[in-house]
Amino acid sequence: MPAPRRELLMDTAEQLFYRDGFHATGIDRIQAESGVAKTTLYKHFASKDALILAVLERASMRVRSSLQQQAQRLRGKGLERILAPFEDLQGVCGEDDFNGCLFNNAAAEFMYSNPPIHALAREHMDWMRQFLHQLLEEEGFDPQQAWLLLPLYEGVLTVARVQDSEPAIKQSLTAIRALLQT
Amino acid sequence: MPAPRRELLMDTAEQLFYRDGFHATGIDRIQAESGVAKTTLYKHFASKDALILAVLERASMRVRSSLQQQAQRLRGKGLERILAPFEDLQGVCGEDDFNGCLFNNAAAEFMYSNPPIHALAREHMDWMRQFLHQLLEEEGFDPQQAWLLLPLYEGVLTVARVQDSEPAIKQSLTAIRALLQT
DNA sequence: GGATGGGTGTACAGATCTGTTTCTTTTTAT
DNA sequence: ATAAAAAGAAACAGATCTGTACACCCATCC
Repeated sequence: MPAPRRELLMDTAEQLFYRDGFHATGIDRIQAESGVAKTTLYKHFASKDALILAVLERASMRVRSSLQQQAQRLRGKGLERILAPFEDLQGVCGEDDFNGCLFNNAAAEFMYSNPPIHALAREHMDWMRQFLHQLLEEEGFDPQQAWLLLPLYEGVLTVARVQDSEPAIKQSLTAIRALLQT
Repeated sequence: MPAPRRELLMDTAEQLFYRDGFHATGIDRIQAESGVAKTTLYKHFASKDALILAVLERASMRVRSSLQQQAQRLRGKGLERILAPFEDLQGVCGEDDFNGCLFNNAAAEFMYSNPPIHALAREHMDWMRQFLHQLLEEEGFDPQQAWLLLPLYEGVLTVARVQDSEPAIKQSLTAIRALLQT
């Protein structure tokens, strides 16, 4: 099996886009870091924008299937099933090169300058909210609470960039417990 | 009173940095939009980094004094005093060129590439958390809830970039009410 | 045993970005 | 009124960025 150039490019690009940002990461850097020739990059992706879109789309699908798998495992477990994504935040925030939520970072950088990219970020968040909505519904909680859980989830990722994530996660977990069990 | 060039530059820069991002906003654009000559810009600010720092510092002070003034007005009003900053989010999220939280955007773009800017964003968040901590304490609530309120506040700003802010704010307000009144 | 397709390497075009230089003009203070 | 300070205009240096052109390598397949 030959080295899958396309995947390697997307891996490198995703890491750099996430860590350093989209505008700050040049094509040359992705080329140098991945070791793939620039010609090859432009044979696989029509432009930097196309690469960004491909990276975000793949990342979104990865997150979705991971969350869905976990939700599958915890089906019927009530509160535990709702809390699971928040418990995972501990690990996410502790990762090397952690830099918040990739989709929020993309939304911020391309809010008004690149509608397709911004739309992709919005779609990811939409999916997240609907996912939480369904989870809450299936476990017998008020599904409208998805409108609280989503900001809280994103807020923890956001605050953990500049502060200790541990107390934020801890307070969020106990708050969710208190709110849903009434 | 002559047009204060320095303030005009910072006004223009802040608007562009906020709307389009820091890396995406060039000096030339700030120059053109403000009408101030580039020579003058570099007479007031040693570099783009220095301009960014000045803009963030000024914005942080503006936010702080605004929140403190409001807190002063609502002294002793209990829950209402805690909720006030969250109620203001309605207006903030509806503004033209709204793009989340300026300090989080800065933290994301400069997380690993520019420690001074990242530190300034961290200091702003630190202040916010301590401010909420003090508010909670003064009104007789558990001050540790600041570790919940801060992510929630930032999360609403973050989610409102790609979704309707109204239900997020509404759910947050009722959640805070429910959590603190126990 | 060539043709084909994917990959490499390098140089380059053209745009843009930060920051500087030089010179002129306007404003302000004494 | 005149000196000094502030601002303006425009060109430019040097770096970097996206994207392309061109020549070459090398495996696989027919």
